[in-house]
Amino acid sequence: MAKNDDNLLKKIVSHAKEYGFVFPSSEIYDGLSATYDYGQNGVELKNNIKQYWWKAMVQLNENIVGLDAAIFMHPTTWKASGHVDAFNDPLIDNKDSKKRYRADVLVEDYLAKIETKITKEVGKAAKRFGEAFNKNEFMRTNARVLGYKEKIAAIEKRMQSAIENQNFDDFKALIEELEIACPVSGSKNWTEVRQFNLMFSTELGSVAGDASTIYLRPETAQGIFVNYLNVQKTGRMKLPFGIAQIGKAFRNEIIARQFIFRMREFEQMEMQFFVKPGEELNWYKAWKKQRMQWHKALGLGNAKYRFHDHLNLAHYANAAADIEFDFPMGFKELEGIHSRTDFDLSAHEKYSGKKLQFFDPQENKNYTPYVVETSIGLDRMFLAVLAASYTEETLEDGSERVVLSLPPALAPTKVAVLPLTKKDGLPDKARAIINELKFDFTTQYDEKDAIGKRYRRQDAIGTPYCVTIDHQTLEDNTVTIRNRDTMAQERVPINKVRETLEKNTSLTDILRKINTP
RNA sequence: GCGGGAGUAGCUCAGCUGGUAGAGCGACAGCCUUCCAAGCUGUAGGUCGCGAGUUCGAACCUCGUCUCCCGCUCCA
Repeated sequence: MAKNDDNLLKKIVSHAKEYGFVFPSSEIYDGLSATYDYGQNGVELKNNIKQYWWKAMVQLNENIVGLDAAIFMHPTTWKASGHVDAFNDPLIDNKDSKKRYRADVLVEDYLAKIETKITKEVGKAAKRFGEAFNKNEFMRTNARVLGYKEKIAAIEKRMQSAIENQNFDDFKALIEELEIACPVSGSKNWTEVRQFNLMFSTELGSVAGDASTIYLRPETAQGIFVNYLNVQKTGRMKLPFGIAQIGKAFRNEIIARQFIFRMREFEQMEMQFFVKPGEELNWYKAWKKQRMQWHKALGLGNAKYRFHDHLNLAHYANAAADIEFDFPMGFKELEGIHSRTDFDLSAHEKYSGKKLQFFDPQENKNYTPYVVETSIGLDRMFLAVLAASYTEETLEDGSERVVLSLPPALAPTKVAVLPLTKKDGLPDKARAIINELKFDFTTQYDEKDAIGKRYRRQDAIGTPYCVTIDHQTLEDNTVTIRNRDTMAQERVPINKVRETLEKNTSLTDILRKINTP
């Protein structure tokens, strides 16, 4: 099964390239690692996905507004967000098992073991002393416990200083002195500790020397947080309210792979929802539900989605879950929903010295709002839609066709208008129809090759409808509409084409599904 | 980054023990007119990922490099 799925991903990659959805970036120069460009059909599909998200967020919710923040941000932003520290992971490899670890995690695991020893000492003592046992007293006075505590403190201090001073030789020395072994191989044969900065940096200011280092944003969220007050004040927003943003983010991943699933330059669709402290977990649950509905409303198959609740929470979160999608390479994260508490706003208050609070007229007091975040990878969503839609069909006559069963509302081209032949004025009639439809729908005209071949071409790029002009059209102004998925044809008056397209290729019906409170 | 595999036409691939490239599909132009890729004629497209070395001669051998795929890892 895994092997077939590998092939499936390969087929999707080939199809995406062959039909102008996704190209390797700068391909004529051999490409650039894990960077891809969206082609003529890809950009349409991507824009449609964006529109579906944007409408679901901003248009349907009167308390959610949009934002488009700059990619460059003040460097202090990333100190406040924790990215400067958290995105500088010191890594170390075990030469025998070939496993890679975060060096600080290895040490922290070691410290956890010592903590376990303390717990055991406490347990033993509790048994010994019975009811008279005073835990705090014991922790303060017991020699062994104090010894463990001192050791932990010393190790932590040394690790901190190694990280802060970028002294990786000492970091490695620490690991060796503690005789930390690889959990897999049991070996203590380590490489050097190396630093991987996951943020791209560049220089602001054209004169070298005068320039200051700035980063390409590693997430779009901070652009929302730093604008929280601007939006709240100028939009007269009251809690709870949300700010939505679609934009690029950049991470210098150690390894970026699996087509457009993990790229170094990627696009996020994020909505930060500001709520009253204490209500965040209710909103977290509500948004989990809401976001899942948004996905399922597309009709790619409910079984392709599942939740993954985080047990180990990031430093900024008090609840977190992923919506995972059944990609060709298995269930993987598509969207994250996080209850971020007031971590971000408080950090920005601290670093900027500005109050980022909300005056609650009911309670007659100020407080820093809590935040519930929904964050989806646009490129991942694109891959999910593409993968779920890619279908190889064997027809009744034994021939095969490849069809992209895209949700019609997301299809790059909504309708192809095809004259049955190139003669007898059929092309002119087809052009006339296109000239009417093109103001509202993406259209294509094709007169080359047999009609069946043209249908297949449209199938391959997911065009939901083909309108065919034949000789009868000239007589009674009727055309046939051919359905991509059923291949069935229906003869209708020309003026009915628009109605069919409006009804079946717009986002409206999908949006209605998710807007039922 | 480490280990394994692979780069030949838009796609899928063939190309023997080294003798300067082929197929199928696709694309384009025309003919035919027939509603589900299958007719006919013609055309375009590759310095075989890139660079160096060995050789009289390299798609093929050697080295380097880039990119992709799988695993480790990380995450949107």
